[in-house]
Amino acid sequence: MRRYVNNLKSEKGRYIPLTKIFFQCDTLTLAEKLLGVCLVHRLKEGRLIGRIVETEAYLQKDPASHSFNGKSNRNAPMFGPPGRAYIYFTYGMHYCFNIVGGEKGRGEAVLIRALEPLQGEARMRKHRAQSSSKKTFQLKELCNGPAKLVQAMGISADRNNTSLLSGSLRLMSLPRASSEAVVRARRIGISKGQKHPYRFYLKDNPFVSKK
DNA sequence: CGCACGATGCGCT
DNA sequence: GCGCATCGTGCGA
Repeated sequence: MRRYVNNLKSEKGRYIPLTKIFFQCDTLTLAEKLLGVCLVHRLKEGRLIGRIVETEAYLQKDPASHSFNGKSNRNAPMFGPPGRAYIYFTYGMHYCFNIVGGEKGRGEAVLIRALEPLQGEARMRKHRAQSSSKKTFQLKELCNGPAKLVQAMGISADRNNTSLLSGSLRLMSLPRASSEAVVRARRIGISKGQKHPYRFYLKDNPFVSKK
């Protein structure tokens, strides 16, 4: 089982599972480091792979963060160890996927805002059609938003608070092309903490949700 | 292309 | 009640 995943290759090189070491940094650094990392979901029908191209950090003392008012039932995963998923329900119909960062107890996470589909495009389309009023999708529309990528990747709410370092939904690194510059900008869709430049994306990547 | 708005359920004051 | 780390549609430029 483990060998099967570790031997996963792409035209860009061999995938390497992330370990705890990767998360021993501050959450802003983590948000930037996650660019180019791949999210791999192994399903019985096949494997879905998306490369992270856009992230946002949510920190301590950050009024835009769910953790701003302390620990609660909903945000508890943010206060757990880094490398786990924090998945929350919003706007009465959408789920968003985060990766917990920082030291345990800080209450920080990185929102994954967009993926570049690398593998399993047909099934991603199927998943999106099942979860949306829309039924046909351009490649660019599959994962260019936080709730869209959750649909496309088939991530369900019961993954909340589970590790992304092992198991069927996990993070795998891939060498990033050095030509890809990182852009740092303001976060999207928030009313508080708007001035902080806590959003990161790969410059000129067509799968980013917004310029 | 941009902007406005409705859908829809839950956490929190 | 209010607001929400969103999405899709519809309209106008």
